[in-house]
Order: sequence, then structure tokens, then C-alpha cells
Amino acid sequence: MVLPREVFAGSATAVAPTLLGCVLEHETPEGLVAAVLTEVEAYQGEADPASHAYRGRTARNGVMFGPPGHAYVYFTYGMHFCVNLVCQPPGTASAVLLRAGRVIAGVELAAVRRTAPGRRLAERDLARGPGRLCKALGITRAQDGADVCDPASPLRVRWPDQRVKHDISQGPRIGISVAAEVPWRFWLTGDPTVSVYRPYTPRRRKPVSAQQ
DNA sequence: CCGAAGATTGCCT
DNA sequence: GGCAATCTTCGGG
Repeated sequence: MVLPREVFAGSATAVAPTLLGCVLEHETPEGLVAAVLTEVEAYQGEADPASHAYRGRTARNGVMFGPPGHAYVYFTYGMHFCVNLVCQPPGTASAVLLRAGRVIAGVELAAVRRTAPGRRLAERDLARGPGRLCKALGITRAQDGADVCDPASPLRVRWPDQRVKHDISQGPRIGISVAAEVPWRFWLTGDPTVSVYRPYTPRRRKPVSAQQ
């Protein structure tokens, strides 16, 4: 059963832990891939300097300002997609970044999407990281705005198959240069599919040509 | 317009 | 641990 939209009514920090253990499904012509969410991060819109909505609405982040329960997908580093689920009523730009999952259906298809030619890949790494999660599930900008609360949507989120008690840990978010001190990353304690923590490291600028 | 950075990943040493 | 890949988006001039 898909999550009711009310689940996304609260702030991202409130919604984020609720999403852990839930199942993200994406159905495409190639087949279905589903993953249990094991790691998420909350982004608090215009009040959060690390959020894409911090400087207001743009062409890219428009979905964040819309109704809750929809997917905000963005493209970054020239090659990766990341997917968020929008929280709170229209006008408030708050969202939860889906950082990692454990693939429980369509493992073979996910592996085909994720594995480079001549390489092998551990099953736990299929959706371990926000870019990898999107790659494994075939999520791109085409899914931006998708309603994950609609059972007929190719991209949706449903409750866990069975009620399993799990411990939740929380700590600082990954890969951001500002507001890195707030503990708005949540994950299933001890889960092997949770991505490894990397402190923020600024990228070296392109070397200046003919520098003297 | 143009420059610079980016909610990352994978491969190299 | 270091760094290149690759291109969209955004803000400043």
C-alpha cells in the first residue's frame, strides 16, 4: 500500500525517519526495481542554506514548492541524478533526499544498470548512495514531479511488507559546504547499504592554462 | 553572457 | 587518499 499523502504533511526532519524502511518502487518498460530506504536526509527549504530552495523558486526546484508527496529530481556533477520527496503544503519548499536503499526486487535489472562493462558489483552497493539509487531504479529528470502517493504512478513509495522494529541513527548531512553541523541525516543503524560518511571537500578548480 | 560550483562517483596510485 | 569526469544551473558583471 502506498503511503498516504498525510505522511508528507510535516516538516522534512519529521518525515525523514518515517521513510526509513519504506519501499521505493519504479516500474519502467524494462521492468520493476524496488528498494527499501535505508538512508535519508532532510532539507528545510528557504530556511536551510544547504537546500536548493534557499534562494527561492527556480526552474529547476519548482516541484519543491508544490504539493507534498511528489518527487523532486535534479541533475548534478554533469552525470548524476538525485531524488527527493516533497514535504509540507504548497508554498513551503521542504524535502527529503533519498540517499541509499537495499534492492529487494529487480536485482538483475538494477545490476545491469549499475555495472560497468568488465566489472563486478556487490549487491549491497546497488543503491548505496543517492546517485547510485537513481541509477539502479532508472530515475531521471523525466520523473521530476511524479506523484509517489498515487498507486498507479510508475514511481511510488509503499509501506514495508512487514512491521520490523529497527533502530534509527542520525548525524550530519553529507557533501554540503554549509549548515553541515545539523544532524539531519537519518539511517537504519548498522545497515550495510548505508553510504560511507565523507566530510565535505571542496573541488579543486580547473588548472589555469599558461599560468606563470 | 560567462565563470564557477555542485545534496557524487569511480578509478587511480 | 586524491582527483578527473561532465554539464546544468545560477548568480554576478
